[in-house]
Amino acid sequence: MSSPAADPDTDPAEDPASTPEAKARRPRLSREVVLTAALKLVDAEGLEALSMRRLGNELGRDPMGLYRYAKNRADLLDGITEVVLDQLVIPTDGADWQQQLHATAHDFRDLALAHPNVVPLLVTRPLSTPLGLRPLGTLRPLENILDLLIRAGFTPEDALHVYRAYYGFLYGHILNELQEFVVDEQENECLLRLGLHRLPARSFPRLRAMAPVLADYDGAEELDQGITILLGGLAAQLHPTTARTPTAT
Amino acid sequence: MSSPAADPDTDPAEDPASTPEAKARRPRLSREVVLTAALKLVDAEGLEALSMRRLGNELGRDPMGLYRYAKNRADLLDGITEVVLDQLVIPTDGADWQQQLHATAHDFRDLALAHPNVVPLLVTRPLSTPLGLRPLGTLRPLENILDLLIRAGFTPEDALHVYRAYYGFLYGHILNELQEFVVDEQENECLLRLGLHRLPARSFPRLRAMAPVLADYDGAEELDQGITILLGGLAAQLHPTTARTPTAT
DNA sequence: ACGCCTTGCCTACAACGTAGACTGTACGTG
DNA sequence: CACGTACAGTCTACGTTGTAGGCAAGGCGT
Repeated sequence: MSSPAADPDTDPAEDPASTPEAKARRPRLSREVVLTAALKLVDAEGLEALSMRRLGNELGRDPMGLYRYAKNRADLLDGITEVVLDQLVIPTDGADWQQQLHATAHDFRDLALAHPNVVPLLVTRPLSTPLGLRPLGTLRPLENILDLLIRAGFTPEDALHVYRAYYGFLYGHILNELQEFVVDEQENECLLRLGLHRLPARSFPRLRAMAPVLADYDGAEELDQGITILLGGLAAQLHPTTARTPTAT
Repeated sequence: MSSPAADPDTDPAEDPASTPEAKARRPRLSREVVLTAALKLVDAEGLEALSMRRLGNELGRDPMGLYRYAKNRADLLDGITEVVLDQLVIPTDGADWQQQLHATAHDFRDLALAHPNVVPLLVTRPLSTPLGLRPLGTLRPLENILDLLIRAGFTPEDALHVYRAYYGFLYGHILNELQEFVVDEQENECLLRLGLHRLPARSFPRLRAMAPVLADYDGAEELDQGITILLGGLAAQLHPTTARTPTAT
């Protein structure tokens, strides 16, 4: 993590690049610098806070300058998703595929939890761009997982099926988990903490009764079980030629 | 290009409530009217097109008037998701739970395909509101599915697990399917249609080779298989007390 | 020396969300 | 009948947004 801008953190708002001192110190701009600054801002203050002007301010630059490195706001958003997804490494060696997919699922989850504000982008941006036109960084995971599966003995068609089920579940799980996230941590009265007290008891009995169970949610465990079931089922049904489901253990 | 005045209901844009004639014709406003108009607009032109001013224009009213029925733009978005989700009926009778979940999965999918532009809202809005404070219409599906599962013999804890896995997969599948949607239908050259020609062949061999398979995607089938595997696995693992997996009815 | 090209700053504009004050119509109450 | 109250709808205005276009300054090949 670089601290070149020496930000009096997130509050150089008072001093918008007017002093030449600040001007001298700031690093040369580049797409990467811009994008990571954007990511930092989104992580810290949410998607709403990310505007060209604000980001420019954060970098001590004129907002217009950013258009050299991202031709749009949309492009900027795409760039952010790319930066985040680049941090996801997917093994391409020939080890046990199920285990590898488990591992990357957890990696992905960690990534999502580390950047919860970016998750809406991850799931939303691809909806507005046809598959082939997406930023390459976004397609890397897809390519790598396909590769992994085909090496494991799946036909390309089956690999695609597995990928879809797997990635779909993964995305869905992340959304679910983030949705249930408890905002205010020290409120220990379950109903209150989740805001469930507001629900009419008559028409939401199940949900209200669920409060204590809802409160503790082991996301990793839940994700793991789901993936296990899914991959096991898929393997049994599609018979990859080489690798086998490790029957026990 | 259609003539702008083709449908006087949806295009009073030229004539912003100035003529008394138009004024007389327009129906009394209500939250529901506003929300369905908003939904219509989003369906037709996407989320970006939905602004207060634009919506007001569409309704032949002053934009400010809308704030009587939605106190925010955010509230308006929430309202839209509610309207859409209200169309999802979840059976609460005691029939076979797996079959019921299959059916509602397809209902949900149909709904999503009917309103693809709303899907980002469906997955995104809940992220910004703690569970208990969400619009009630949004929580109905959750409550109903829990009810269904508990009646089927699951303990509340297990019901929650099943719900999470099920709904997670469902959401994920929808996102996947919409992401792969092919924009331009009559282009029949696979690589071109998907835009894959742009990918560097060297670093994306799997994806490029996948073009013909990617092109035809039977979403319903894929969804069904996933759900089957998932529910089957969950049932085997959690043993609901009453209902059994029907080998045959 | 020149001219070019990249980089950055600035101004300007249309569109946005929304606060607040205002007008008109409907109606219960005297 | 007149009156006050309530509420639906309108208008104006402010601050903020994304971004087009023009202009200034520095590095570099010739």
